Amino acid sequence: MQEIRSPRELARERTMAEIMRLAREQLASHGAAALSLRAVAKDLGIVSSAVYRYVASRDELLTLLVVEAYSDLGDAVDTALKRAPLAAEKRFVLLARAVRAWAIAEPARYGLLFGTPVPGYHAPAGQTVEAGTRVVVRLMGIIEDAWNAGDITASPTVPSLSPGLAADVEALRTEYDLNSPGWLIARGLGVWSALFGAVSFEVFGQYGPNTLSDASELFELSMRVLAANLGFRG
Amino acid sequence: MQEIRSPRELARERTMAEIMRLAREQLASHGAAALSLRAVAKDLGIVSSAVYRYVASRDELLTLLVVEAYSDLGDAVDTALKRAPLAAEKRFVLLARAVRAWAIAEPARYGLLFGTPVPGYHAPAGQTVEAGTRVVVRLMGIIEDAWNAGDITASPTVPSLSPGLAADVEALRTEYDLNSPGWLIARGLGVWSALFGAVSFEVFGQYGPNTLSDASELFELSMRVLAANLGFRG
DNA sequence: TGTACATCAGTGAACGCGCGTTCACTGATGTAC
DNA sequence: TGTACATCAGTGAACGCGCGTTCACTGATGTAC
Repeated sequence: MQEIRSPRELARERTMAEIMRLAREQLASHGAAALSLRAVAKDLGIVSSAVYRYVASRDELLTLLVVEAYSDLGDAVDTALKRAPLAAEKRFVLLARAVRAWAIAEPARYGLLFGTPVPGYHAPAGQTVEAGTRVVVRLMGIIEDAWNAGDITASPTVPSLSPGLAADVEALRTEYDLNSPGWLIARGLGVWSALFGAVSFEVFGQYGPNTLSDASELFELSMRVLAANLGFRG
Repeated sequence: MQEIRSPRELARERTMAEIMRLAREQLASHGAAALSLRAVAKDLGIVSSAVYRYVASRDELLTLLVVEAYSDLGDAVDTALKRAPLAAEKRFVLLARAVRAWAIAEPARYGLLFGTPVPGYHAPAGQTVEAGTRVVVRLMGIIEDAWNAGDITASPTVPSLSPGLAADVEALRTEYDLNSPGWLIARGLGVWSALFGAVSFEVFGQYGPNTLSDASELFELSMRVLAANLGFRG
């Protein structure tokens, strides 16, 4: 079943990879809103109309960048968890660190995924949802494993869910075949947004200038607090 | 000391207010990166060069929008806390709800403040920092009052701070004249970013389509969890 | 192996559009005597 | 109150620039016989 790729196909793949690389560079230097096919073509040393041999439109290129970024982030998280120890808290912290490290290394692509939506662009759900849910699926997996192993202490406070939220969470339990109780899944969603809030504040500079000399220390503390919110047993 | 404003001054103020209003509209419809002085001029029914009588450059207009947005958000929070009951947890939840409500009502302006930084634009610290810190100052005020009133239970877990973070927090204690212990201030910073993470996920659509039928219920739950992180006594 | 044809990457011109900013100007409004 | 002058909002042309997308084309590479 090994496809033999002709020289022409190989050249096409190389050019396509170059287009993506140059688009990522543009994203970093000028932002998603200013991503321009003409500029990509110029960087590639090609006439502007030629990029249409590779990409149908500017929006399609944006979608490719979104999917690629979600995939790279997902890969980074998967790699971090690959040889992870079994303790749930440790696994959660490894996941969180991987997200933060990727975001700091790739601020523009992180911003494309988790910042202000690009005006006038709507990611086609069919192509982006699967890649976009990899991190939260991993997070839920960690929670699920801990729950099934009996490593989660039910929190004494706030375990009850309002009816609408209970229904939403029930739908997630079915869709992802989860065994964890609703209150835990709901807390997982809250921890998910809190994790990305911490990363976004740091990457987008929201803490303000000169507030934190080493943001990683606050991040570590916050992640431990979030892990405690999930009731992970040491 | 009442300044008498001449008709000309009044007209100038009205025009300036119109420019801001139209700029806000453009922000909402096309995003910060696409904010254009020419388009503002056209909407105002004026020749493009005329806006330079009111605003020195596109960047200055962006700065005005940033400062105005921070101010409006700060006002919304202040209003919510004005007649607030004294219990710290309740005050925290009121603050959080005010942030969320403002963000949902003004997603474009929220994105300008808390989303991807506008490429090529750097807000001048002198003009934006004071307005930009109003919410966190309020949050710290709530924490401070609770601490001073003895309404905070020291958390049994994770109270120790790493050295760098301890120094950062000490600087904040001095600058804002805080009495609360370092671990509490650090947790306050974590709660701050978590709050905005929850709001950003909702406003930017990060929970994904069809995940939550009523995001406010998850928000309420998450805020109660965050309040518990601060050790507020019921 | 050689030839005829098909595929396809890249060209170059054009479409209609928008941008920030400068500059000399007009003409109405405001001010000082 | 009337006049001369200063202030200032708004004009219109221009600068040099960039954008996405279409279209007929050239010429090299690949394929079928």
